[in-house]
Amino acid sequence: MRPTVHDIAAAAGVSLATVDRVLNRRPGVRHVTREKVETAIRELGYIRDVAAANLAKGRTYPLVFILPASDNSFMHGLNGEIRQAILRSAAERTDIRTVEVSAFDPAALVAVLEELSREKPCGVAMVATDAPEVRATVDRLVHAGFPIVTLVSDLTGSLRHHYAGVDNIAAGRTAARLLGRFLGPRKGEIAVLAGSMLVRDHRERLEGFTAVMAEEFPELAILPVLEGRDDPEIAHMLVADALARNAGIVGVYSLGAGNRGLIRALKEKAVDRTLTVIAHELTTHTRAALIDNTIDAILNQDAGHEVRSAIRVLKAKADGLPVIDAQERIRLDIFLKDNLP
Amino acid sequence: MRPTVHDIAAAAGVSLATVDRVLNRRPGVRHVTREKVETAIRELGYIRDVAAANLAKGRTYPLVFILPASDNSFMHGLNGEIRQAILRSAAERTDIRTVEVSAFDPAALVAVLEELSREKPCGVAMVATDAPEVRATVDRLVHAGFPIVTLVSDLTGSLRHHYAGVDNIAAGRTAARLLGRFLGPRKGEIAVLAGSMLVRDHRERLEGFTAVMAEEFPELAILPVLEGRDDPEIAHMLVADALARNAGIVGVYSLGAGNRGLIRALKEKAVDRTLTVIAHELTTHTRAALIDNTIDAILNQDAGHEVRSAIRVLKAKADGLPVIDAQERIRLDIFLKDNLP
DNA sequence: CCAATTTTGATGTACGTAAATCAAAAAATC
DNA sequence: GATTTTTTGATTTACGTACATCAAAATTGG
Repeated sequence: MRPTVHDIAAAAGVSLATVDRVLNRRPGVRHVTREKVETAIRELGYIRDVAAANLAKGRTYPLVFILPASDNSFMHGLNGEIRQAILRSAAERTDIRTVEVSAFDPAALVAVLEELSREKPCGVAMVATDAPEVRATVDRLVHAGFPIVTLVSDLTGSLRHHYAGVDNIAAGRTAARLLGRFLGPRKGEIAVLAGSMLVRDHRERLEGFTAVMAEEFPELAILPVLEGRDDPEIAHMLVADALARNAGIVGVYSLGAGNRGLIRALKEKAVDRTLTVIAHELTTHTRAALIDNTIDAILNQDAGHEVRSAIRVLKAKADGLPVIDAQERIRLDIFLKDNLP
Repeated sequence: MRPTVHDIAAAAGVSLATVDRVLNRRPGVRHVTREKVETAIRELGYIRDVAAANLAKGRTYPLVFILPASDNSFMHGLNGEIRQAILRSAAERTDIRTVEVSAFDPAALVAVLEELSREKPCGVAMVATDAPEVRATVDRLVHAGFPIVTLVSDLTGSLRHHYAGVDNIAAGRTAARLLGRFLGPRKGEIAVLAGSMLVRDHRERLEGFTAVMAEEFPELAILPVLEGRDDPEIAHMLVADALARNAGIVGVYSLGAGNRGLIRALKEKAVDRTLTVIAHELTTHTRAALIDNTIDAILNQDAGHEVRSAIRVLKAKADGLPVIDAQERIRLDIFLKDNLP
């Protein structure tokens, strides 16, 4: 039978009230007494019953998700997953709210963080914009005892407790190797379509991609990056134009959103040549394109996993409990047409 | 504020005791009264506080894992993950026990299931051996109200509540496409190393592999399957022999265990030719081989995820709660040297 | 209509912890 | 040594549910 607070009290030779004071870091316990209790806790292997504690406290977990106001299908999907989580909140004692912040606007993000810190949620999950002032604010809040996790996009070098997202450098490297291997002995040029080089994820993917390309597939030349602003129309225009101008393109890596436009451009050119294409994010459009061979592989991060992981980690941090690292690692999914979910 | 049993009682105009009888399916409630209570529950959107209920019941979840007594690194890993889960059992109210059954022995498995059904655990996770008598026993136990999930290896057509494992046909198909695409225009023969064709997982992987090979890469011929019995020594012998005899081999698909032997054979022949190799299960050996380019890709199922998923599903079934399907889908991991965890 | 039976209500205790109160004891201060 | 301050104990209530008991009411059968 699991030891309870009563057992601790008996073993330490103190009262229940004192054990409670020690457990909940309440003042008014002499150092030696505190030691006695802590020894008893260790010796009996006492583990606080979190469920009972939460019941007694009437605890809920007010959580805030800070999301950029970007209108692309990945962010829509992420929003959808958060809504799913909100539906589960009764059972999970969570109380989830989302806040939209204009994208790539460090000042706005800092302002929201400041405001949140006043209303004291028990955790914040944020799609980070990588800027020094954001890092400074996050560090300050973490120091003040706020659990903060980054979602999808990390804030490197900050004190955030956890990052619920994929390793984008590894993603870029993986894309490069897949593309290089799929192309085999073929030589030629590679078009890269990104959303914006101002976004950290995209920069990192490109970084990984170019590194492996340079190291391992020197016969493939990377063309200047096309910045499609995650917009299907712009993406279509840029890709169609690049394909028309440049007959030597043998592969395409799309590391951002706006794949609808990319796919349209590819289909228009399908008769001319066979391209090998790697894209990010599994959506209705990319899925269809993978099935009809317009795209050869899709790299994906599972937004649902990211949201659930962020919630689990924030709850655990709020309770001072450990997390299972392997469980919270967000994996890079590689989808070929054969292993689609 | 979440409604409680008191609110339900008040809304339905009955006493707490009656609400309790309805909620816990105790007898002694007239049909009309039961309806009234159920209406109130629906209208107030009452959700039972599982934590409080478990506290009151002093509930624990006695779970049993039935594993084959196979001595390969995947099963060792699985065992390790179960031990990890056992360490967490205090916090999760689980009480986990493992039972070893001689591998590929339907009669032994049935006997263990029969015996378990007498001691009434609240759930069973089993690595299934695919046989009619096992299926029949499982169906009977499920009918009797036992939550049962299959682990790693499924029992198709049975009534098991859930399968915590990967889709092995999809895995085989994925391996074929990767191998085919990596080889590109090269023609030649493909060696397939399996554990045993008596194991369902292996049969399914081979089935998916040959299907895609035949459909999409007809210029690659699959050699007769080498059955290495998941034993490194035998695998080494078989692969070394095949490579020595057959100069036309351009690719290898290892769909079972015993990869240590495979890797040794590959390294011995490394000077002769460049082979493209796809193997299953990420272990120390396959990881090292992936990094030094002996293996080109590894397909993996995460044993930790499988174990945790099985536990979550069994607990949910025992409590009659829903599961989040997307969360419990075990994904096929594809590792290149760039996205290793 | 009475008796037997079923259904319902009222109430209390328990689960393990949190948190508050007030009194008592111990320690520190002057 | 008296006073103040700090520390500790004893006790109670609460969280939301489960479960048991006994009495009261309603329903059913004869």
